[in-house]
Amino acid sequence: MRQEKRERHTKILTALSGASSVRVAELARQFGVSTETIRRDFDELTRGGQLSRTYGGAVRMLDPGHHGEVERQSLLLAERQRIAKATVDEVADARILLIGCGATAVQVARQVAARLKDITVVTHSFAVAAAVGVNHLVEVMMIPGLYHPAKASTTGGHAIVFLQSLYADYVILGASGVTQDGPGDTLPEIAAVNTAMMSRAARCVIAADQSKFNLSSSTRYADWPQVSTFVTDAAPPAELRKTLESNRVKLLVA
Amino acid sequence: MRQEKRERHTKILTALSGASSVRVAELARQFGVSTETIRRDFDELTRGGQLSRTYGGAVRMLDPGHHGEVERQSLLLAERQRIAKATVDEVADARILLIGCGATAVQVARQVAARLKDITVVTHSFAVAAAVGVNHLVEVMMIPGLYHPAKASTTGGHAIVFLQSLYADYVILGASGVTQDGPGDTLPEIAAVNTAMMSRAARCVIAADQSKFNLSSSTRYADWPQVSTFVTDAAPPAELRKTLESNRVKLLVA
DNA sequence: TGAAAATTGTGGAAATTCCAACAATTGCAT
DNA sequence: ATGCAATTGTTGGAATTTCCACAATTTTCA
Repeated sequence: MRQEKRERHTKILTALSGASSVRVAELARQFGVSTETIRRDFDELTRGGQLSRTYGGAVRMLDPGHHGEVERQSLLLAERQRIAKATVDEVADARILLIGCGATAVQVARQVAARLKDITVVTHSFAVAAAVGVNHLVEVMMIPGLYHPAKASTTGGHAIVFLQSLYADYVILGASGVTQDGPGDTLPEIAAVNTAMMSRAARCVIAADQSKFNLSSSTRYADWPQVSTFVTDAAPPAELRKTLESNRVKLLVA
Repeated sequence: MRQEKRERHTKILTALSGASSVRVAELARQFGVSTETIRRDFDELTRGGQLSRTYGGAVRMLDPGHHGEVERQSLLLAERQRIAKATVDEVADARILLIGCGATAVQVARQVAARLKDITVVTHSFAVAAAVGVNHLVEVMMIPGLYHPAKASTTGGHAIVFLQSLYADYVILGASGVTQDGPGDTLPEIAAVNTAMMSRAARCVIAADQSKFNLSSSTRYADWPQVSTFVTDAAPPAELRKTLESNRVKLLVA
């Protein structure tokens, strides 16, 4: 009965898709074969790259393709990562950190998770919370509010009221547009939360790539005097740079 | 040095994101602690839903929405959908609706998005918020709190305090176990939020499939007298049914 | 500061797994 | 039918893990 082996193999794989791990003894009992047989099955499937052994059992092989997360975040990813690294350098001494929403903020969150510890991150972005959450040495506090589907973050009165009652060392915000008037967001609801965040942090770091320079179709959520640091990936236009200087905003080009 | 434990925990999780499995002895050697300590770490992380044990080691917990779980969920998907439909029928007149977390709750959320309007949904689950959020006629309110990676939902004191200040017509909760004592959840943090939710709603609907019957390895978050309706997909065992009756819990078998 | 609680280490017995060599069985081709 | 190759079972000892109770240490808090 050569067929029985194949059958066992598929049964093993099936069992493995229902549970995160299986045990030699368990399967031997279940299939009515000896543990050695199961062991040999495992060896074979391991050679075939379908599973990987553990002491006493086996687990599903992790897809070599899905290994690192699929970064389909377009060409700007490298720039955003550079910006994020520089941003986190800037706030490395924080104990309480406010982070806004947006693609850049998520990159910052990844950096925070990878490099910081003993810190509390407060955010209204689902993506940021999830990104920081992988590090269990970092406490992630979610801000309440109305769910905003387009941004997957919370907004509105509850969010703002909640923010009134806390303090942070830094706030890190992205922007959908950066002009001489200040950073802004296309969505007024988000802008309002950003403003509230800024009022609760000792220092404010704005992170935005060069594509945001002089995009004004947005609601300004802060004035430059309130901003401590502006992190970007290319030298800003002359007028903008001048404005930053005159408002004593620290400029970081990553 | 209490910090060292948390540090170990994250290191374990980190190691687990790089490899499909880790071993007790290996980590003990690597961290310079005894195997018993690692074992205890595993126990704790298991309780927290972060990993699952194997003989001699541990593997990453299949988080909801991931590969293996998807397959197992698809087996129960039809049942969950039936349960969800019946549940939403039951609460169709709600204006403010509390929804908990878990796979069943997400199905309920989908039904709510598909069929209800002019209603406010309050939840602490990211997945539920996202599911309901597709319908722009439904307001989704997110509960604040500490982010719980395993469940992708918020927990802790902030969540509970927030709940104290609101009122809802119904609360819909899933359960990881349903016994004669009442519904329960494996994670104490989640159970605490569920309890808080129940105290704020006029009526309480518990939705759980038959696989949850008489699973007691969990923290009970409510007593039957507090429950208005129990929705499931098969007739419960006799004793459980009797308990429901004597507590005047409406039983719906979808 | 002192007591209670939490964390970690230790030691030994019991259970489990691993490994390798060998025997038994089965399928299949000649 | 015979023989070969593949598959599976068995066995025994070595290695590993688990479990439990208890001690040592550290942390917390009144």
